[in-house]
Amino acid sequence: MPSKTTPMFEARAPGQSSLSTVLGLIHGHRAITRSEICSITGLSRSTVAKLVTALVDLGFAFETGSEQIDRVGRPSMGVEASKEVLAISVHPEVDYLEVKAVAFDGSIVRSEKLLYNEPIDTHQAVGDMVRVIENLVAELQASDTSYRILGIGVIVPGQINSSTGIVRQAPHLQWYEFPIRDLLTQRVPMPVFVANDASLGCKAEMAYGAAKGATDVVYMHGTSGIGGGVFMNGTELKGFRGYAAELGHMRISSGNDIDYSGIPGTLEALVRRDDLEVVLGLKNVSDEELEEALLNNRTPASTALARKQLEALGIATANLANIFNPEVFVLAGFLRFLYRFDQNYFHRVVKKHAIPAVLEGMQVFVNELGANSLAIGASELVFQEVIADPTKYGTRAN
Amino acid sequence: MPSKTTPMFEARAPGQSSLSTVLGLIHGHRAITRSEICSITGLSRSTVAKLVTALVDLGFAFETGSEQIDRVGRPSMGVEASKEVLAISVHPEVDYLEVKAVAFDGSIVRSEKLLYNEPIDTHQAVGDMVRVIENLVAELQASDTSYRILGIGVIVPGQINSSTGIVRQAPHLQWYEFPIRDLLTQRVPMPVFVANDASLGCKAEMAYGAAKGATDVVYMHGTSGIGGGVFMNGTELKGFRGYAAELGHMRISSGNDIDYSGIPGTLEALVRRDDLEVVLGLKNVSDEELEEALLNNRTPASTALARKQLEALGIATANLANIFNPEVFVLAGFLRFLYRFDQNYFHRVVKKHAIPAVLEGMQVFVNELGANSLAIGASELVFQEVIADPTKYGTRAN
DNA sequence: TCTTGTTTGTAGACTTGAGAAACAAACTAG
DNA sequence: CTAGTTTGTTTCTCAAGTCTACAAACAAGA
Repeated sequence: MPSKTTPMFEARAPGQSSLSTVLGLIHGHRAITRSEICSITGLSRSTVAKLVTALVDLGFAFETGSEQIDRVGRPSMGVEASKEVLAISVHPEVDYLEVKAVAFDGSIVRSEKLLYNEPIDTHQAVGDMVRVIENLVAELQASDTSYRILGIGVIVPGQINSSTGIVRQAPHLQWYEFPIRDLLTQRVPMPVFVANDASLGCKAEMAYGAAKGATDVVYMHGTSGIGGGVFMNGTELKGFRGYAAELGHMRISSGNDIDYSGIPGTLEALVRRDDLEVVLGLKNVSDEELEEALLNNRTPASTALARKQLEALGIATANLANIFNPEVFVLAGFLRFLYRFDQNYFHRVVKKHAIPAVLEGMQVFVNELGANSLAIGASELVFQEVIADPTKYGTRAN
Repeated sequence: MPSKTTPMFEARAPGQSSLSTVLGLIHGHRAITRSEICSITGLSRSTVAKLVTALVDLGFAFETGSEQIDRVGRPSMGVEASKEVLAISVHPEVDYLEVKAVAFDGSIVRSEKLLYNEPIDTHQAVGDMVRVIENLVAELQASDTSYRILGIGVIVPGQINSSTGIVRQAPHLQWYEFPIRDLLTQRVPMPVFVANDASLGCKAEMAYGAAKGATDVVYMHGTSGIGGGVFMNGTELKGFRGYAAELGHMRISSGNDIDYSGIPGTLEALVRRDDLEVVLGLKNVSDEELEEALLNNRTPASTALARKQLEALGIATANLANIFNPEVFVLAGFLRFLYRFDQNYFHRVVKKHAIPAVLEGMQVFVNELGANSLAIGASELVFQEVIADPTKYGTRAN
């Protein structure tokens, strides 16, 4: 047996510290009581007291008077996530750039949007991002509240290597091999994280939306293409290099239509938002308008197309159910109203193509969170890092 | 690309005690030195010393003299996994029942096989298992070595709910809703674990075989049907109810051929061992014979069929690559020689249907472990449990 | 052979995270 | 106003692991 040493181990303390656990709970619940922390974590009252005061000292939480009523016994003290600890979300799209400031308790503190008439190149994109971020930061620092901004989360509609922070390809933006993280880090004095839009949408729905409380979730997001996010056992499916969950490129038919990546017979080639617009006589309309038209102006042609797309979506869903056996399946973007067009038909298709056992207890939902979903997901990139090492990001280095 | 460190088995789950971590390392490496444990875990020499002596006291390991040569400095002491701590693997198949005793160091200590001429029902199956196990145990206890048998791992070619230990369906054995774990537990005084054969094969290949050191692995096993096992980030993909990784039922074509579960156009319906036997004029031959015939007696008909199957397999592989972005892809069972029939063709198909990024660095291997692969995987079910709580299963309750 | 430098094992003091017990505080229900 | 319940607080203790100093075992060179 070759007993070759494999050095360079991520040198972190063995095990998750309780400080992180408790901070994660406070962040997840936004507001929680000490006794709830005790019962959830199994820690003793004494330790919880120590940890909570430590987190308050670090500026991540504050204690509130007891709010509980109508219960026997001394009321437990409330702990709430700080509203002054912030993350900034940056969301570049084809026709706009949106930047938001998200607080540690999940609330949106500030929001700015820059509209574009024509596509912009990567160079201009970075410039705009920096400018808008700096504006926002200046605005926040000028306010009465003493905000602390801990990092930036960038939402990219495309393929990301999350460890290097390079956008491999974002076809709609025409970005290829674009090292967005490093370019931003050079010009903004904060840690920057980059992730795929669908992955962030999934994260947000799991934290505060349709998949709340679920640990095994498959999320599909339909915009121009179809993106996916998968969480299994509470952790994100990232794969070896971080490109996992490319669900839109799953081949489900022998057809020859190709998708954005030139692959034939895929889900993305069969379920297309553009086709829905065309059959309804629309062009470049918002999701709201498209939903309205699809659901309320049913024609034989639109019904036939929607059915065809629902069948493909159903087969894909069944495949993913067989593969992942998820607890919750979330449909977002235009898949949301494609599903609503004929839920029963969709479920019949799924049932036909999936093993009965994997459908037991599986629930299909549409996304619940609206416009702020991605921003919250992006803030989560930053906050999860903070939660993993609270002392590093706290006010008192101690 | 320099490979990252290989924590072998789940090196550090939250709340994982260092005792478990070190025991996992010893088990995974079979033999290791104290200083290697230090550098891998990041623990100090003093702690490692304490932990190792504790594990020796518990009977899981023994220390050997230093074997290292040609290196400056005091040689480090070796630690080896015990050869007396055993798990029993039980493998029922259509035409046989195989029971083996696997030691904590991965070696096979005993092996018994019962042949069947005709299929047996569940009742008889349990009876036979108990009988063979009891025989084996008696034999072991009669030997000079003082073996300690810690548990039983059952390998089932079908769908398992691993938490309840119920076989949902094993079509080839004709088992349906069969509570095998509870029935065995009632009659054998040891903890019993049940798992799917492909899952165990994957586990074994990751521990000692083709996927050694990899953390993100997709494994496909072709017997009568096609089973799958997936490990992501070092942990098994189980899904909500434990039915994940049913890879054979993935629909990849619009065809109408149905598979064992009645689902049309699936991988399992397109890639069939039976069809290969037929085209080669064989019937009920072993894998070795089929491999020999397929690779060496190539006819136009067999080539056409193999190509057709390879194309389906390639599409499925590409889908799974898009979904999981694995580091290693392992093909086992008859897929092993189907792949070898024309590797280049297979890779061309994969390349055509996968996103380029997910293929970067992805390696396709055939299984390396032979006959003992599943037994080792089954022993792992028991040993992982032991590793999770060493004091519970040690000789000295302390 | 002896010395030097390197790496590892060992023993004891120290640090830190967390639990246990005892008591005080704040509530409900009579 | 009392009894019972639940939570906060304080102090003591334990256990896991680190740190330091020193001894032991090796290679390489003088």
